[in-house]
Amino acid sequence: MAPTASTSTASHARPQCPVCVLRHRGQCQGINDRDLAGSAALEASHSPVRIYDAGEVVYAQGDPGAHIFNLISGWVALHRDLADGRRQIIRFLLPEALFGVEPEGRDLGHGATAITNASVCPIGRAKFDDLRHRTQSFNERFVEILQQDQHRAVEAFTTLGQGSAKERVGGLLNELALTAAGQISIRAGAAFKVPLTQRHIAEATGLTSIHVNRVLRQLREDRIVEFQHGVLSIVDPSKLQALVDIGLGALTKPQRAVGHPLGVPMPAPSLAATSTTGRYQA
Amino acid sequence: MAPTASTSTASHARPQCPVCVLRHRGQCQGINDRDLAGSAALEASHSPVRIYDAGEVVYAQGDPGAHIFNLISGWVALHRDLADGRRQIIRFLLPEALFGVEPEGRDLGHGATAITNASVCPIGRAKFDDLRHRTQSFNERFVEILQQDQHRAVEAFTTLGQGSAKERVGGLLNELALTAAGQISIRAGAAFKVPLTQRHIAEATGLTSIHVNRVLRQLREDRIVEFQHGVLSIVDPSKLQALVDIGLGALTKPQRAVGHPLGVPMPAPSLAATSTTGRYQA
DNA sequence: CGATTGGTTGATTCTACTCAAGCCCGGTGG
DNA sequence: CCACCGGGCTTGAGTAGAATCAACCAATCG
Repeated sequence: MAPTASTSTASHARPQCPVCVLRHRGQCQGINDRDLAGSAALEASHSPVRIYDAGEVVYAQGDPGAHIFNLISGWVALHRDLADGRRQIIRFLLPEALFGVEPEGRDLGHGATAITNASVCPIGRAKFDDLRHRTQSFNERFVEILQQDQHRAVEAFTTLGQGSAKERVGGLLNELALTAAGQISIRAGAAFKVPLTQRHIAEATGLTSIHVNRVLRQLREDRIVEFQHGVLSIVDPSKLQALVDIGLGALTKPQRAVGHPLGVPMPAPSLAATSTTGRYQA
Repeated sequence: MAPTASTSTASHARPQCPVCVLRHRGQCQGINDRDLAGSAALEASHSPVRIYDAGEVVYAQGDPGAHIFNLISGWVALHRDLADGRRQIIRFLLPEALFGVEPEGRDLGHGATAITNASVCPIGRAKFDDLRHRTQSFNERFVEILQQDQHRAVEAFTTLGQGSAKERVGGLLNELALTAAGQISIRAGAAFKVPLTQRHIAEATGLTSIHVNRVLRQLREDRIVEFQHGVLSIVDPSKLQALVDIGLGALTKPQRAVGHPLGVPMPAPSLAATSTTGRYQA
């Protein structure tokens, strides 16, 4: 069974929601925090779910970060726009993602736009923080998410800074497949609905959509990945891995903790670069 | 008085330390958390300060994240290395920076290398988390730092993805000056000791050191910034700002909360891009 | 003193961008 | 029903920005 992502239009998927715990009202349904189940405090923190059409803005860059959001269904892009029209897409969000977090008192440094029809669960920042203070496990979950975001950012940053066009596009597609599948590896031939345009990919990778087109063709001709008609198919997972994995000979690969840690920490060969100079490892 | 950064070799600077609160032993001195002052719990969490020579590795990519570090003196680079020798510098750390944070149970996705002689204050991850659980204000401080890191990452990511070579180098130098000065703006002619090589800049901006050299010359000839002989001088702050500020007409600029929020939240004009298509704003 | 590191410059190559055109498809309206 | 239109995709031709290759200089160091 090829894991086809739930991305039709406005699917009635009800993924787990790390923020909300209300079972009634037909809103958020998941309960990830035992301590909060049935909590009156949490119930009071809840706001009605918001629905967006594809292309609609969830929040704009520069808005005050009055709410934190949890994506219930659909895809959302986080992006930072420049005055002259350039846009950098920071990240594509799939259901269950938490977003709209900003440091105390600062306006949002990025915007969020629905890519498909989407529904999100908003919660006031003050209420959110209040909840965190009340419930340790909830706070820990939030901290964990922040730390994972940071980890992801380091990887993406490296790909963007050091990768060739092929590596960047390949890295993005790989990341998308992994996230959509919720797996740490992908079988050959696996296919996913990915509702992105070549332009989205361009804005996420810092390339021109025209060039993305050529790169996609190359990746197809190289029999690595295909992305056409809204469907992403992994032709050769090992080749894709090789393309992306220029990072570290063996480290940092088989781990992928989502929510709860999965793999056992490895011994790790430990690079030993003692000088800022020269090549760092062969 | 040009604020010259304390970066000679192993200066005996004693900046505030958000982690440690011990006053004795001549180690960390700052107390940023009232609730923890004199706390026996915190004292028990303290490990001896570690000293590194320039070029030494604080921790390697792939190491288990058993400790969190607080930079006491000197400069440190966080970086992610690729198997073929490429290196992306994620961030340059100045004293007071917290680093080595990784999601629960995962190995470090990046390494840390001392650029100058440096001293850091390590604290065991378990002890750190224990402290967070015990003391809310400490936990909040940590969350705030994570959020600020994330905010910074978004900006850096955008510059890397969308910026030209000049914008990237300019952006980095601007960021460095701002951080070194601890200010939100820089006076014309301000100069700072910046212990980086052109290669460091190259690895941070995703360029070749050769090209960085040319770009630095251009910036000098354009009378914007100069960086020579380890000294960074801001020739024309407004031109530098213009180079960097392609981001947003007016938003996201004058805010810069360090530790405690400084500026008042602004109303913010709020971009209104309602379509994923077309240019996003003029 | 030779060796190494960091910086500088020139010449050349190549990756990715720009400009330009054409195609396919779905929607809209005469 | 069909002409028209716009968005997304595709391809070609020319260009530019950054990388690569190759020296060379200055300072530091063992």
